[in-house]
Amino acid sequence: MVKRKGTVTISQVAQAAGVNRSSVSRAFTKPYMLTPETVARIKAVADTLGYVPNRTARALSTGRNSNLALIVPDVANPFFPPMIRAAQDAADAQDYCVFLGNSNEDPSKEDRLVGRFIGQVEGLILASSRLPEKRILDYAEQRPIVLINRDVAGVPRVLIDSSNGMTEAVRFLAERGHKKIAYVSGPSGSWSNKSRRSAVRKAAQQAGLELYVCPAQVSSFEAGLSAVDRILDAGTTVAIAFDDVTAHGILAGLEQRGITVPDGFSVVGCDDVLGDLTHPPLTTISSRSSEAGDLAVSLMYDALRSVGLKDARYLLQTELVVRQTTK
Amino acid sequence: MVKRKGTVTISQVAQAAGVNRSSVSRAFTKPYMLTPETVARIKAVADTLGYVPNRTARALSTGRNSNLALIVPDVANPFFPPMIRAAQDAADAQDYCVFLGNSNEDPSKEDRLVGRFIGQVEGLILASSRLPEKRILDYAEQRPIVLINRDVAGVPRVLIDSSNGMTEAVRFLAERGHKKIAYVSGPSGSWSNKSRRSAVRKAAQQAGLELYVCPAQVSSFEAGLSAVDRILDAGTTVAIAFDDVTAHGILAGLEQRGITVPDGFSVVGCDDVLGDLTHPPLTTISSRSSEAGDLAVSLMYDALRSVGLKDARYLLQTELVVRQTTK
DNA sequence: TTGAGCCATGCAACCGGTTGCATGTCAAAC
DNA sequence: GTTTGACATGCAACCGGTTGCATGGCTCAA
Repeated sequence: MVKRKGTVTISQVAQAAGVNRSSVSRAFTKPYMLTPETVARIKAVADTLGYVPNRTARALSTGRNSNLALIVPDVANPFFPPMIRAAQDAADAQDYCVFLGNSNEDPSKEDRLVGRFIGQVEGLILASSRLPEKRILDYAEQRPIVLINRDVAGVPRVLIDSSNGMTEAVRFLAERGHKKIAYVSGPSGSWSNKSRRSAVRKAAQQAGLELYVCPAQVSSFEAGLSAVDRILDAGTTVAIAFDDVTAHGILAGLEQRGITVPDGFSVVGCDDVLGDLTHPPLTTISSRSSEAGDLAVSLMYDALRSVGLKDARYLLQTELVVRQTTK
Repeated sequence: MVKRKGTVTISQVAQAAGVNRSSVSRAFTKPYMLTPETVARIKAVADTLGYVPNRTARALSTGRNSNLALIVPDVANPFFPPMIRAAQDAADAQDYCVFLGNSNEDPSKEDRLVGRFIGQVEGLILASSRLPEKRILDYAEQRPIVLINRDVAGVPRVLIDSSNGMTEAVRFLAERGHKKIAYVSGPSGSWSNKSRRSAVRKAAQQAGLELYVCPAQVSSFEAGLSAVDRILDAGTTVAIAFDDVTAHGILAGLEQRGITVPDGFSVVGCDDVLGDLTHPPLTTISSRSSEAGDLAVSLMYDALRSVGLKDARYLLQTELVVRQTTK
């Protein structure tokens, strides 16, 4: 047993206040059971001693630890930080602590993280999970799980539905006279990528546009960069990228080849994570990832209180944000 | 007590294997104390029952929980995600879990977070902490604390030393003929801001440049945006910003006024977090925040094993990265 | 054959809270 | 003045592990 100096326990407070440990416990968790004076006295003593209830001990006896885990594929991808922050804030409001895991897009690492977290949290939120469906369902039997941007029946999930944004983008491009467009794919295991790609495909068909799909690559920025040759060869005049980071890769690639945007080529991003921080400001599709984080946490609370259907499926709508990379 | 179905305890394994609970415990934590056959038998039984040691219970009795906390002022500030990721990876390598806290630049919220975490972690890493020095020292008595970009004697700390990068930048600008430069400040409680500002001040003096310091504002982007009028009024020809986000605010403000960069005005950022994702690519000062995260975690391990001096103070050097926003 | 010593395992206390039940006190009701 | 009951507080078990010490069986040497 590693003793830490300065750690005040419930027994010390009890002794100092001349009451039983249980009264101290109640003063903090069920004050209505005690006389207001007793509560006040105990709290005063606790305060001067600097007592803080030990969450670990509390968790052991109650089985509730007020911890949540949030696992994302890549913290450094600008799509996630706002989501993380929102989730954090929502958890904070209920006195919950959140573990953060970074799976690095690797299903086995994600699995390891879940295993490590699951024993010390009440529930897990998996963002853009790359885990096999069966695995998710297995874990969901042990602890409440909420998914973001992953669609598994029977597990509460929040989906940012880029389809209508994508559809809107394709229509917009068709109206502006583009005939041949490209879609530059994201990670192959990604639900978002599938959903975006198929929305583009369908909309392009409806609008009578020719579509070139550039297959998935490594990390987003490089994916965009290396896609440039192919989308130019394919004779397209505009590229819709899986996300904003990919779009920036494309912009960088175009710049290298001396092609100006939007005069020489148009680019549309997705997620609206870089705002108009860049020049020219990127035309993109909104995503409000922070709302997704917030909503996921509140779904988690529902699950923890066992209210709400297991099969909750929230779709967050998106829309085209026209800035200056399209013509 | 909330029971979770399917939770197997050490007692159940002990009973099924016909041994005492302590033997089961030893089979997992100190197998050398038992016969290899006993260990094998216990593990086999544990396996079929699906036993997983309860980390909470273990933590309570050993006082060690293999958890770390990392608190940052703002997850969404692009400076932090790479640091968070690196810290995460380093923790992961030692089977540690990390709690993430977002203080929102608010000292009292940061304090609350520390209080909430401190009971369930072995140590805390505070990045750009806004806590009063005394408070930090108090907490440091309860648990090992490692600071990033905050310089408190007696507490191990990792400092990204932007001074030489800043000095280099000022010299570079002087050589290019600038006479009057501006420094646009960051958060007032920030060690980084103090250190950057004083480096600029000293270097400007040495180079014989006139310096206008624009005081601290609200959030970074707006700070830059709203500083533009003043830095133009002050007659400067270049602004060095506290960080890249501020620099982007300045760029946006200049754009609004129809001033082109770098012909009409020059801008230098700091931290190099947006890389050359933007156009024109930003001249900035490197910072390698991920190294800071990694180093902080390894300092933490040192502290947990009680090796290394309490007063470790690591300086990470920086340098000017010239891109296209300066002339 | 017996005693010393080693080693595998068991026993029980402990970590720091929570909680069902027992107890004691005091006031209202009879 | 006694009974009843409500309410504040204490007692002790429990959560699920870990660990110092006790125990008992076995080996080996005298």
